Amino acid sequence: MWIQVRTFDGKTSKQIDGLSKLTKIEDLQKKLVEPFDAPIESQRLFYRGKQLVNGHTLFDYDVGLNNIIQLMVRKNLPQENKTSQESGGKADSGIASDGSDTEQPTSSSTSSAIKEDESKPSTSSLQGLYKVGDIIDAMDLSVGAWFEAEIVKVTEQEEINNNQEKDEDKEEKNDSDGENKEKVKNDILDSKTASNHDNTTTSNKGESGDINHSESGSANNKGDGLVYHVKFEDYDDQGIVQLSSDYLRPRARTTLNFDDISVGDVVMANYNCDEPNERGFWYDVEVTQLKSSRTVKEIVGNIRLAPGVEPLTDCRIRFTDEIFKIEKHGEVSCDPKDLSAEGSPIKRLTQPECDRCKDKPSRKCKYCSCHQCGGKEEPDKQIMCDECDMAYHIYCLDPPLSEIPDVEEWYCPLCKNDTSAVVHAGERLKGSKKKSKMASAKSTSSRDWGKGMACQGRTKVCTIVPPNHFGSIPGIHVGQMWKFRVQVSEAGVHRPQVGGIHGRENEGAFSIVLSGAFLDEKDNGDDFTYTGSGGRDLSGNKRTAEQSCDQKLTKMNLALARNCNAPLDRVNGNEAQDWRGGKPVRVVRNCKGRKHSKYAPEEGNRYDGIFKVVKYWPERGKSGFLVWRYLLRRDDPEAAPWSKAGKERVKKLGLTVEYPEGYLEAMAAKEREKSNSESDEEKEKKSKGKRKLSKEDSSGKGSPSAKKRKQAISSEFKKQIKEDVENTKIWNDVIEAVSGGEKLLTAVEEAFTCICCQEVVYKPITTPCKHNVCKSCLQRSFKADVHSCPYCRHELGKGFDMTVNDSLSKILCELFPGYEAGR
DNA sequence: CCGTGGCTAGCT
DNA sequence: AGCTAGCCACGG
Repeated sequence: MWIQVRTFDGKTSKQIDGLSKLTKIEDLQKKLVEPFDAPIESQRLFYRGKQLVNGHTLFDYDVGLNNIIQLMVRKNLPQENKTSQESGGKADSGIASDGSDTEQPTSSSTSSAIKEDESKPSTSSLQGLYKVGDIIDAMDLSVGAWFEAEIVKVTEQEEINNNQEKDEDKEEKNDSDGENKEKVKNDILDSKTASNHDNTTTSNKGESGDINHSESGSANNKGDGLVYHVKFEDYDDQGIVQLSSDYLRPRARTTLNFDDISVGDVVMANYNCDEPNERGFWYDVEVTQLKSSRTVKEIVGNIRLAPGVEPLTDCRIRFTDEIFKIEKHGEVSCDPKDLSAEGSPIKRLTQPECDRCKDKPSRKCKYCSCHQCGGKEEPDKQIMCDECDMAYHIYCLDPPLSEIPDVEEWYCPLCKNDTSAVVHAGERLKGSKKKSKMASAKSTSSRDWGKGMACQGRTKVCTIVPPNHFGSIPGIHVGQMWKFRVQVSEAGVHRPQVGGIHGRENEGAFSIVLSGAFLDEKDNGDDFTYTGSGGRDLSGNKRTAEQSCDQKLTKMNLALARNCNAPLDRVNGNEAQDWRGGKPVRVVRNCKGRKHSKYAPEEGNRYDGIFKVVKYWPERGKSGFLVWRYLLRRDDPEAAPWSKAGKERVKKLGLTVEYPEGYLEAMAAKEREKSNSESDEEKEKKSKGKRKLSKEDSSGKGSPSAKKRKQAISSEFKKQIKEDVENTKIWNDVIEAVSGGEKLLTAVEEAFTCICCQEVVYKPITTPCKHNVCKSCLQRSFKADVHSCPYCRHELGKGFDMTVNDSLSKILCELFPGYEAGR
């Protein structure tokens, strides 16, 4: 298996090969040291809002093929000015420090001045930049974002033993069994805030704050030298975080007009690192670009993240009318009294706590409110499950409770039964019920798995047609090929990853795969016999077995029989008079059938088009047991891949076996690995053998390591293109792209994507300015009284003649059969 | 090389 | 939730 690892700033992304599902996090980290130049201690890995913790496997975190793991590399914080003299000297000599004043609320001169004052013993009341009760903004060091907070205490030194930590110590000592579990939980909560993935658990700020504090202890010792104990607003938790004045500043109160912002300014804006289109946290942003038109205002900038983390560059700020000025200490008041005189301080909007209901009070939500009724009323009568964190009205429970029970831990009905899933120290992350039932969890076998494609699971789902769709799939060509069954499933051609027939008992069969399992089947290309499934005893965790009983006309066998255009006969089968009238079946041939059929593809799986069931009947198979047989016959307008016309078409469209994304790279890496680990002698032997092999490769037959061959455009197709006189230039670009190695279909899709609907232009109108738009899209524009080209705003005029470009339309319909479906 | 068994995702 | 279906790679 391979995955992608991306740095937090999105700048570097690397494919990591040679993983299995059982690869441990620590082993993954080892593989990251070199490519990211990041020692293990500096790595923090996140996936789906969870921090990946040593001891667990990729499978535990549901990391799948080609998924993206985020890597945060913690750099050492830059060395601080060691003495106040040094910083004072700098200020005196008038040399500006690197950091501009706007980003650091404390200018170095003030801070040194205060330090000097302080050096005289003055313990009674600490004189710092802020005082207890001040309303400020404070940074959560794990995220680098600013949150509304209040100062509750000021001390000279960090207080190591605050109550919370004491409590935790106790817990850990008393409950050694729960220790690890708790640790994992804490880590995850921490990462949730840190990676900004989590939308709901903001209430755990206290805990994460503690961790921040311990992680960045050194960062706390600068600023004005005092330690501020800060309570974040909006957090139910009583967690107090200790911060230096560097991470505090007066509460933001001035919203900036777009016109008052210029490039180079540092302002505070809302941004969501994971979902840039969603609301997120409040960060400092260095504005790098401003775009303004009548309709759009765009701000692009570099987001400053946690200390020591590289900023995120070129981020588009979505909420451009909520830009705040960064207030400097001393220029404005932090006193709550003054602030209330100014009018209540502006409350900034952050991400809604609940992503499902967006915190709308009127909306019922079973995820942030009562999991039973969804109601938000009477929060004081809601009790939270200590396992799943879902809330329940005490009166919604069965049986209802009259009051909140006075117990240490409470589990909801859904979690309570499931004691088997409770995590014990050092065990799996979360005993998901499904996983606990899987063989790997129970059996003692230590079999590694997940390196290959057998058990990967899909990475995409076909949504252009429903799963019970009969007939061809828009955009899928006869002759299209995939290396693995899982890809055939992703394409929507044959959805089960395993299993020969896809269908429903009452509806019929949608697709089948011929994989040559039955030797007594006949394959003549345009028609073939097919055998039903079942009749095997698969007990004892077997995958396949000799036939040991009769097949029945149920399930998939029944489904396929229903495709036949004849009344159902469950005993004798039946034959269609008008066979073409039956329901269409998509047929895929697998290369395994090659032993017995010359129509099977050489490699992988090939879509051969639509077939119909001519007849079906029960028969004694080779095994002596009853099997159901089906006769299928081809009924597809597109030429069969083995016919002359079909072969030409395959060539023209450049159809070759498709591999999963990253597969070829992973295979190449594997090869390299192999040859590296071999001794020189062996290497030489192998390379001799390989040289031979590679000759075969270059002669063409789709070996995975073979390079993509350049595709020639057939003269017939060139002729067709020529007819589309209005788009000569675009077609020339396409030809160039194809000769540069791009696939024809991809190139055409790119060149003829409608700017309005972002799909291949349907019923294309070619404008005088030589742009192509869907007729319906252009009509919509005209309806809205906009009579210009959607691309370039060239005025077309109200009476513009919308004649479809037939030559182009014809070509596109041929290249993308069925693409008009649903338009 | 080939028997065996890890899995996923479909339907029921 | 359980059953079904091979896929395809692990490992002897």
